[in-house]
Amino acid sequence: MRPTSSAPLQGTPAATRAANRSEEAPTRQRRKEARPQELLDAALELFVEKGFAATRAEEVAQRAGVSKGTLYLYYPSKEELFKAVVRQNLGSLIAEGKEAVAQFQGHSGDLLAKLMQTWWERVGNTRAAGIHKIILAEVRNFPELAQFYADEIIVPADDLFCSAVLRGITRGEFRALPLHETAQALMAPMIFLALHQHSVGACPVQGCTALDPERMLRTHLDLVLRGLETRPTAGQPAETAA
Amino acid sequence: MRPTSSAPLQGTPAATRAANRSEEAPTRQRRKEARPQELLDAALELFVEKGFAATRAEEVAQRAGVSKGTLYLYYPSKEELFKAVVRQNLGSLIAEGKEAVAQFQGHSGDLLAKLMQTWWERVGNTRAAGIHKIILAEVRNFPELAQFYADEIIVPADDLFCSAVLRGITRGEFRALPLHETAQALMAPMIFLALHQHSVGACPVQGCTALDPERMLRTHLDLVLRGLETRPTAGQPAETAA
Amino acid sequence: MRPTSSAPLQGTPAATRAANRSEEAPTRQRRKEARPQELLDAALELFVEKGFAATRAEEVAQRAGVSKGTLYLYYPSKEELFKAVVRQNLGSLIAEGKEAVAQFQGHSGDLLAKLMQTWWERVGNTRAAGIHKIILAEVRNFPELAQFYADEIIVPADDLFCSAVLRGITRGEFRALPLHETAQALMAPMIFLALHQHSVGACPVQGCTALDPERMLRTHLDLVLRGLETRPTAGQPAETAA
Amino acid sequence: MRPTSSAPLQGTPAATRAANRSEEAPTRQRRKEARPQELLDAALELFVEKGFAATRAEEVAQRAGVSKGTLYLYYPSKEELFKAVVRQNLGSLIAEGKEAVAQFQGHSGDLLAKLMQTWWERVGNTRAAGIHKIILAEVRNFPELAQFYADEIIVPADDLFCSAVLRGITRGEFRALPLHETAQALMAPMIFLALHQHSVGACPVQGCTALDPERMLRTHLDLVLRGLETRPTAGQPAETAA
DNA sequence: TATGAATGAGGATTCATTCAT
DNA sequence: GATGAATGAATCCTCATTCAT
Repeated sequence: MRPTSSAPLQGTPAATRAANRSEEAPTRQRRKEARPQELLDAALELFVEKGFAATRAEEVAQRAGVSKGTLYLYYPSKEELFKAVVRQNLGSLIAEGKEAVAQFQGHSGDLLAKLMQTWWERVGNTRAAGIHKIILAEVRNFPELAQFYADEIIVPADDLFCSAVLRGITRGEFRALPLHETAQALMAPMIFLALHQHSVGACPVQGCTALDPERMLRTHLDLVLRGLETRPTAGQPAETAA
Repeated sequence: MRPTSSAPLQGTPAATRAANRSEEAPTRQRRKEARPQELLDAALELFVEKGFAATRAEEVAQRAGVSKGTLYLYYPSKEELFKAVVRQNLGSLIAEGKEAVAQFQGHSGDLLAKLMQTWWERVGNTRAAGIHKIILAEVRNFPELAQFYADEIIVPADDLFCSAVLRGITRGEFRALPLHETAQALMAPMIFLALHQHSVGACPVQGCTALDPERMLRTHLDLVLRGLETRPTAGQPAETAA
Repeated sequence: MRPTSSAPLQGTPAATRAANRSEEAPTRQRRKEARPQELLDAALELFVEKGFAATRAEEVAQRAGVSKGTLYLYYPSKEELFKAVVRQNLGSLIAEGKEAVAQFQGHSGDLLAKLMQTWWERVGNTRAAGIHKIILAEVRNFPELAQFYADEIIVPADDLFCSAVLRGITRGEFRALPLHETAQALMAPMIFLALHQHSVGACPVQGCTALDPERMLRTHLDLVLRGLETRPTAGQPAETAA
Repeated sequence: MRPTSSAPLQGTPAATRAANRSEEAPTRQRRKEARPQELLDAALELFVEKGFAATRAEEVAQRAGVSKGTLYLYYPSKEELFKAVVRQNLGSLIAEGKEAVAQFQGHSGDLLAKLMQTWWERVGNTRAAGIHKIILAEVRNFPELAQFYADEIIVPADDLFCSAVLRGITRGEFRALPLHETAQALMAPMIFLALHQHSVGACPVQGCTALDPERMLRTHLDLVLRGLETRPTAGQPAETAA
């Protein structure tokens, strides 16, 4: 089992038992064990495509190949389903990131670069990036999701990046910059790009030239990482990236 | 205060406001003229707050102080209402921007700075910024809106910024950079910030430190404008902002 | 003034006064006097085209070139407007028919033929025929109209035809047939044809061969009139047209 | 009584009816199978009574003893529901008629008489006859229904009758008459009668003597069938029924 | 467990009628 | 008289969720 698919998903005893078996389960059994994952996959796809409110529970079930009722067997409500999707796709990554920061040896610039690249590969360049779109658009209509997301994603992610920046500052590799603003500055353009690709960028509209993500990313990385540097030289000193 | 955006009214009999004016126009008449603006204001507020799909037509009417039916007297559908909101809040600004570019005398960096500051004052720092959120989140569910927005906003806005960048390059003030990507790079962080303020930033969540927009903007402007410069000096030369 | 346009139309003082004038009225005055007629014309057209319930009051007003409010100035409700339309288009004709029967000299077969031809020219072949469609379709939804129509049209029309048939029988020109059934048998095919022309016959549907009304009528007349004859000869006796 | 037309139920729990059956099929299942028929029955009743546009979907559901939502589970729109009603009540009959014509042995006059009597028993004298009223009155407002009805009813029905008439002519039993007009002449009075019974005839109006359908029909049949005959004898020959 | 039938609150839009000007 | 702005009841259809089987 991949670490990313770990998520215990409350209300899903199937997953739990799955751990105790290896191979021998009959097909039907295996299907049953795979259910939660299939549902999460279907849900991610649809949520990202249409948003949370506009996604019909039945459609999720259908795409996962089960009946409407079955969906509710695994997740007590659409909202809980969404939370599970978030946890699986973003939560696990943050955990990994924490690990990475803790064990990392080397220059903090490389650490940040690694974190950001990982994010891009595992989220930004993935359907999972669409979760940001959903949150952005719908938190205000679902206050409970707002708190959930703040607690489980925003705060931990911010912590993660701040800790990396702080590490750099502490080790004298980065200028002393405001942590939160810097973290934000690092991620904003990446997220924005991801966002774009899941909205207007995904629409078959005429007359809009598409963007080249890779190119933009390279530029951005180059820019901000350089901005972070403590430049002993420097004509116009610091303050840059805050 | 612009006269059109006045009335907060709510079921207020016409007579009430009529008294405040020296104008002798018949009350009914004045109301009629004010309606569209009142409706647009209410609609902007609600659309930004809840999104397009989640905003009920009746609620817009109510907030504008009229009945459901009246809304449909002025706008034939929720979709058209939304378009009107977009045109008023973004369309007009782009037109102004075109004018500004055409008449501008001076360094292109200042031109860009002016454009961006104007955008921030009139859109980014305004409810109107929420329109981006709506588009981002809902275009895929409303294909007609997608095309409308591409035609009336994205393309013109892109043109506008590209023309300013091109001006700088032509006049030797900017490095030769890819136009679209640069335009995007200029706006992305600003838009992202605006976006954020209308979503998670607007939620009463515990544990999230709010961002300081002004500070972020200053940094961003400083950063990108410097990145655009042709630095004849420069240890590490160009390529930076592309 | 044509006798058919006589209808006093309650609630229409304009018409009343109109009688007292000859020519001198200024344009505006004349318009005012023409209003009721213009409204009735517009109403007939639309009612016939779309039915009673599906016709919007505003559309009637528009087609008559006045505002919605004005319509209600002349007719207190859509229902009253409809009644006025019926009276003008069918009521007057029945009155004329009564007159015709009373004064007719000659064979009753010719009298019937004349009545039926007049009906066809003045109703069946006219938009007015559509009124039957409306009644047929909507009386059950508008009980008040049902009674109105029975009182002002059905009963008088039935009386009219029965009286003509009775005249024939009394004068020994027709066989002794049941009056009502005969009257019905006389009119049914004509009305059905008229009906058809205002519904499926008016639809731009592919694959339906249109009917030739004149031809059908001729046949029908020939048929039923012969059936009414007292045939002193006769192999297979009477009973035919009852 | 056909089992399908049974249930008048109204919110009746499944258990009630289940008790009456010896069948052991699970209650839910049986209900599911019965639903479409119950809905069609309710729909036919209401459509005939009030017309298509004036019938509320919810009312149909109610009369079938289910909720609004359930109706839409079986028929995706009111229009489709109507089509289903038409197909069941008229479409099937036409198919049967085709069969009858194909297999019939004997005089074509008898064939026609049989067709018409069947129509009267299964449609004309039934609620189903009201469908004609609906079509007559509302096709112009529902163009899609117009085409549907032309394709699935008018054309096939016309074909059916024309083929019977043609059979008679070919076999020398009927005079050579124009097919379409003859078919029309055959059916028109019957349909008109049926129409009448579903409109004015169904209204509790005072002063209107009701018609005796059976009597009218007998007369009509006698009339037209005789009119079709090739009478080698005949004083005034043909032309009669065209 | 799994199913899918059933529910009913919810929301966009229409239109007869009123009434201030 | 005339106008047309305003109203709000009415109706179609959707979809999250429940629950009998």
